[in-house]
Amino acid sequence: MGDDAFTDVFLGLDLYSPSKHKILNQEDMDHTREDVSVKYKVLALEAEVQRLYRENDHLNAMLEAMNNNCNTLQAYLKRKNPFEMGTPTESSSSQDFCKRQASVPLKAKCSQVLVRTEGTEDTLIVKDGYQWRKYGQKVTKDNPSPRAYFKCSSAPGCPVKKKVQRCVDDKSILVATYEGEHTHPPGVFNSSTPSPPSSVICSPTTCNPLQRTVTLDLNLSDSPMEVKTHQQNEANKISSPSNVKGNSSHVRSDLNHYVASLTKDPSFTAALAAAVVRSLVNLPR
DNA sequence: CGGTTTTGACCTGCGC
DNA sequence: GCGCAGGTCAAAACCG
Repeated sequence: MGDDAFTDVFLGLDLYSPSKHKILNQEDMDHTREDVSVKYKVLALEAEVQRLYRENDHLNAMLEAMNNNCNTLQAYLKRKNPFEMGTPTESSSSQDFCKRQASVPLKAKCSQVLVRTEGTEDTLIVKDGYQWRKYGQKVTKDNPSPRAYFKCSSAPGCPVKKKVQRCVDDKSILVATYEGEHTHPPGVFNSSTPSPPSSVICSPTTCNPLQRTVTLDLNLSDSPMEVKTHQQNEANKISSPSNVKGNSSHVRSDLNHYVASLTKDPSFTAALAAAVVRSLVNLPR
């Protein structure tokens, strides 16, 4: 953002109002400077949002190109060596990738969910709507952060397991790997907890990391793991790579619709205000 | 008191 | 067969 934007803000603040013939006193001037500062920062954030939209479009285009290249390569390899590629519906490269990543049987469905947490937190708990019982923790070779092992305890006999470990590159990101499928809807179904929790992030999916990985940034709330509004679901729909296959205009249309719904929602406005305040507090002076 | 977490021991698969 | 690493078990501790 350039000086023009700042000038616009400055001019819009009515420092001296001839119609009222009132010259602002020192206290008024102090308040006005604060207003200018806040509005300037708001404009900066808006410009940043626009920049991120453009960057998102660019990344979507890159992702689509990569997806096309991947499909082309798969088709080429299949033509070249049809017996080793297997059928399109099984033993796919995505499953191989998943097997390499998590060393799980091909039969078990698996998915990876990335959850951003506050940097200060060292917990390995990912609230996803199910109840989990931790049965082990291990430090792995390639990551100094311990990996925690959980079994689903929401319903008896549910075979789903998950592993949670901090991302080696960004410790504020938790990588949760789910294995298997729940035999029950989200929530806890025993007598002691009659109502299921509302914090469903997403359901486990199959294991193509390109198409199914969902990254969640839950930092906009004071309780970062509990933000589960419809806006986030909409955000997931838009940011999920599985939804970027459509053309760019369609994505932009979705974005505009999403932005419009966000700006009308008072709870989102409050969360955004909280995030802005936090970012301002962290700004160097 | 029952469920959950912690943590060291044990099991299993894989590469050499 | 051996060593290593990941995954699981189970007893003790903890907690509401």
